[in-house]
Amino acid sequence: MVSKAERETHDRDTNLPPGCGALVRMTRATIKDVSRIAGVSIKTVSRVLNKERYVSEDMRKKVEEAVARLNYHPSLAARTLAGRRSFQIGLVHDNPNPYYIFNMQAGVGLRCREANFRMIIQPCDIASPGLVDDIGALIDQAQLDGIIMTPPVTDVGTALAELFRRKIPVVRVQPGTDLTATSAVYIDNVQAADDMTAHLVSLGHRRIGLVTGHANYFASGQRLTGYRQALQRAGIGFDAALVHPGQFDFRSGIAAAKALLALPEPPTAIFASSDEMAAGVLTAAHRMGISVPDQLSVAGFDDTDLAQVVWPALTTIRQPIRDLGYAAADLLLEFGETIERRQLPHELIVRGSTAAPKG
Amino acid sequence: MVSKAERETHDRDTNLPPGCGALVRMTRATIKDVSRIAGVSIKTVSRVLNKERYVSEDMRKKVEEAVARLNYHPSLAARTLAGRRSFQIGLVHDNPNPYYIFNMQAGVGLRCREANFRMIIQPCDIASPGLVDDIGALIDQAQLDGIIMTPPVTDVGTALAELFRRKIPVVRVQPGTDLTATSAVYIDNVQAADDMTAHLVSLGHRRIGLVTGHANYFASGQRLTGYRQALQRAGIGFDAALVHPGQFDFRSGIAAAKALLALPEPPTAIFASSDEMAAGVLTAAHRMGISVPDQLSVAGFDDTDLAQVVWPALTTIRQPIRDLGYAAADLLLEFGETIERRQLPHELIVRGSTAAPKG
DNA sequence: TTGTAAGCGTTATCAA
DNA sequence: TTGATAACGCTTACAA
Repeated sequence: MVSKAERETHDRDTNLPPGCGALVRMTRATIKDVSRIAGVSIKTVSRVLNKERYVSEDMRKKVEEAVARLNYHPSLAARTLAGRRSFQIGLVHDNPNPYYIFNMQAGVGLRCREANFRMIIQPCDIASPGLVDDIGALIDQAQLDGIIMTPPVTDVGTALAELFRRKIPVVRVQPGTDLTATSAVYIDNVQAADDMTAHLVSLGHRRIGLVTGHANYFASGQRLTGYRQALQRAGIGFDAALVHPGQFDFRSGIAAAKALLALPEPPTAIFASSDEMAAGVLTAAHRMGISVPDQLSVAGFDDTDLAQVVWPALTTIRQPIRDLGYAAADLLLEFGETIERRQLPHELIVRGSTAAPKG
Repeated sequence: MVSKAERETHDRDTNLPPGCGALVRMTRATIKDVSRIAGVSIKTVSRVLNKERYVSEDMRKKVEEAVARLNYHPSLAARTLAGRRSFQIGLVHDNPNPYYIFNMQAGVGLRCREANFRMIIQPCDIASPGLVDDIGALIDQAQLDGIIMTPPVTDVGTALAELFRRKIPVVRVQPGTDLTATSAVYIDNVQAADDMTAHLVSLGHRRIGLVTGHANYFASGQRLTGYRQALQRAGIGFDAALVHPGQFDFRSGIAAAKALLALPEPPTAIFASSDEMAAGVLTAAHRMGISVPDQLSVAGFDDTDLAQVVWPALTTIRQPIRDLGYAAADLLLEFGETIERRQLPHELIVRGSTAAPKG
């Protein structure tokens, strides 16, 4: 381990603004150093670094050796300033779901790594009046090469307009409005909810409760649509009493289940539009002495892989969040401003807990 | 010759009809534009932007007006290239826990926002031979002003040495080794585990099982220490059979609980070193027909706020992950290389589910 | 295929 | 308190 004595405290510039005065950098190898060591011109080094054509094997070798020897890494700041690209893309989100964000970041991050790009995370607040300015400032300051947005930011018209004005490549994940206005990646939410509802119907359920999602998310409405669609196809009449609003979170799942299970004619299955709400449904059922899955089947959207941790296991629609992130970054890096759409498959995961209705 | 920027500024100033702008290539306002509009020198604009001293009110006003009018945002790339700082710090982690990472990012991000800094997320793999190079490359390329590390990266000696070599300010969250080598933020894990164990003892439990955490994390050992410490103080002999290894995740919690509850003399309470494992303990107990909390009390560390979603509620030690992140960024921005340590309080949250042992 | 020179938009230095 | 000018490390256009 390195001793404390080896560490130097460096000068502090008293002129710096408060709050960040303590941070100062040191020098590193530059392209000039590399060119000198390799005995070639700066431009040749640049060519090798950027994998341009028309570089002889001889030169490339020399440069690569020098790069390795100096442990040289080009300055992103300089490349950004001089070139047309910043090698950075932004991920803008307003989503309180750690699992969603984590997996989205993992997917986007993976693709960025492959392309030697950097990902800038920008959490934001769609209710804030400064939203558009914040996004604009981010793009300006960092000179972003592109933007990825996740719901519900995807559907904020003013933000979208600002991005169009700046002519910056945009990829939206699961957009709800202006579907063809930008590149997009998505799963078919309607079909997914239809699949799950049809699955429950196939087990014999006729009274299927639905807990809808947060009103800010178009996915909520899409899932309701799929639910209705499957019911209709099965010849089951739509009963508005069986649809209860939720907000994607645990508490609202409890509340919704309580209400649904207290109906004169309670449902034999409840389909929650998120897994946190599904966990809430389980909790409510337990508190009411209703056993799952004997007396009640519970299904949900597996937004967050929570089903792994919740007892009893749920039957869920799995969304490939990480893959969505990867695909979004891929669209951005491969196609830029060209509008491209990519649909990813969802997955119906049937666990042992779903059962036919009793009685 | 009129520059593109000047033309663009001119167009804006002369209030061109909408539509004409589409033909003009979008260019951002520069510091030069601001200085021209404000009628001052570039350096004066720079002074205002950096809140340096020796700027008259008069000048400041003029500059601020021009900045607002042009919606000017300084180029980070240019600032980084010309100045000593990049206004960027890195957050390096190798942690598969979405909640932890999400909250850590939220805390660090909040403090960064306040200081107008940007946070670069760098996931990594502590088992990878390229770890040190990856971190080095990140610092070089982005010219980071500082680094925040979370466990278990905090305790990788080679990575630490590399950071020292580069003389870059480092703050570690909950480090396990070389505690005084860098700035650090942490909670007292030993005391936290002691608190929980003492709590269970105070309820009358004498046989308390412990599920330890992943071996990569020093916190695992610290929590074991606190457990032993509290037992010893209470005059309860340490029984190695009651300590079962886990890995912080759900599955290992199930396995550990199964083993512990199958003992000839099973524990009346199980203390899991993470909440995911505590959820696993609950699941195992249920599968074995052991009722919680009547026959078994379950406690855990609330690493991930999962207790909110798990029924029945657990008694937990709450760690302020978000606050740890905020504090880490604060240390970095305020003190830089000066070594500073900050301990945050943990919280014992007693929920209704913990009970005295039966029989 | 390689090299030269002119920026990119800021901050640092030094002079006024 | 202000301003002119030289860096900063790279890419781009153009020349050889």
